[in-house]
Amino acid sequence: MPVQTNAERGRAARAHLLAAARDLIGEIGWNAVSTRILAERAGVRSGLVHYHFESLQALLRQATLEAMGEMLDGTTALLTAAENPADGIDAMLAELDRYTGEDPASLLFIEAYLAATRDPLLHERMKALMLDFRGTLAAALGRAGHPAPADAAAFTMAVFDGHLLHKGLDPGLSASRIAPLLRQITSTATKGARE
Amino acid sequence: MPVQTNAERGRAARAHLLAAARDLIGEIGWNAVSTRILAERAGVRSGLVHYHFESLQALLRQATLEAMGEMLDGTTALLTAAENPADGIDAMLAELDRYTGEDPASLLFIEAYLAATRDPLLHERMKALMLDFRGTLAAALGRAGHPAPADAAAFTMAVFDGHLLHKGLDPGLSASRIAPLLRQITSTATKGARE
DNA sequence: GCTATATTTGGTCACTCGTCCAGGACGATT
DNA sequence: AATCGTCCTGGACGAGTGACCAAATATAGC
Repeated sequence: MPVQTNAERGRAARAHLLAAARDLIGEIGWNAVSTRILAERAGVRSGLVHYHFESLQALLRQATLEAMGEMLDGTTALLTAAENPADGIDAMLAELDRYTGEDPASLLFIEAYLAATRDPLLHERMKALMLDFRGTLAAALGRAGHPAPADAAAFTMAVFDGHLLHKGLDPGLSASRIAPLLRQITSTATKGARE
Repeated sequence: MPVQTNAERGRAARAHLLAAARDLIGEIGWNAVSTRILAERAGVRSGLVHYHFESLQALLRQATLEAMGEMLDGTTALLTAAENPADGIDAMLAELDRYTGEDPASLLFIEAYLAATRDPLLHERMKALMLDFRGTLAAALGRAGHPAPADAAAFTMAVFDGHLLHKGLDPGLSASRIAPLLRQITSTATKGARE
């Protein structure tokens, strides 16, 4: 009666490596994550990296895409739970304020944008995730009667990531300062028709 | 009658190293720039790096700060040359469209934001540059009668950098798509009093 | 029990890294 | 011509790198 089956141990090691990658990319930077540092953080031996993953880059890529996917899923949930897109975006902004722009989670996403410019496969997958969410946001804005939902969606996403980028330099920035301005963009036609 | 004096050669080598750093940081990433790659690109021997600079990091830091300073100076000129801040921001957006989000110049700035989170001195200097420009922008908006110039300035800068970040993923993005939306933010009170 | 299969270990490989430095080269000064 | 200060060269140092693999270990199926 083994405490862990063979396959369970394997899955656990794999998961530990992916979790360690998520943290380390933000902490020390994409290019500074080595097989040995990664393995130490994950509590496994460095040789395991290339047993479970094709390459170090493949591991980092997968960890990044999983983190982005989960984050966008959560954000999508916030959006669809709100009565109208402007309120949904307010909820997203409140969530955004939990990131400081210097924590590993924030930096992971910025590192990912850079890594994507040098890794075609990561680029493709990230673009798909991003366009998917942008489409969801644009659809919500369109249903609410926004005159240019696609542009407003792209604009909103740029504001989010740009805000995060600047918050790393100036921690005094707060989502509450940009919320009223962004609402001007996203609720343009809300005072008009709703169905 | 030497073609180059000793000091002239020194200044040239120094300048070549700084210029090579500017390009390489964007091309291959901050952490991937090594003394040897840098020297080869600059056309000098690798030993020279530590003759002219205290460390590789110090070289990268200085190259980055010079590039950012020059860029912000040019942008400030665009802003002050315009009749009102909203027009100035339109001119800045037109300039922004010359960057693809994948060229070395764009990526240098994004790399710089990340490097600043791990290099206190770079952080301090970049923050000063950024706050200085934000102050200039806010002052212009305030003079034009904007009700919340500081917030609008921070918002505008986030839009710029966020747009650049997203353009790397989706080259289809164009500054012309966000210009009308941003104008909504920056020209709020323009229809009202002007002095 | 014994054999197949999956996972893990510990180490090797050739290579690149930042930093440092002794000594050579060269124009300027005396 | 000799000296001085600046600029540059080429290599050395220990440390760290991604990838790889034979051997060891642990579970699963017979």
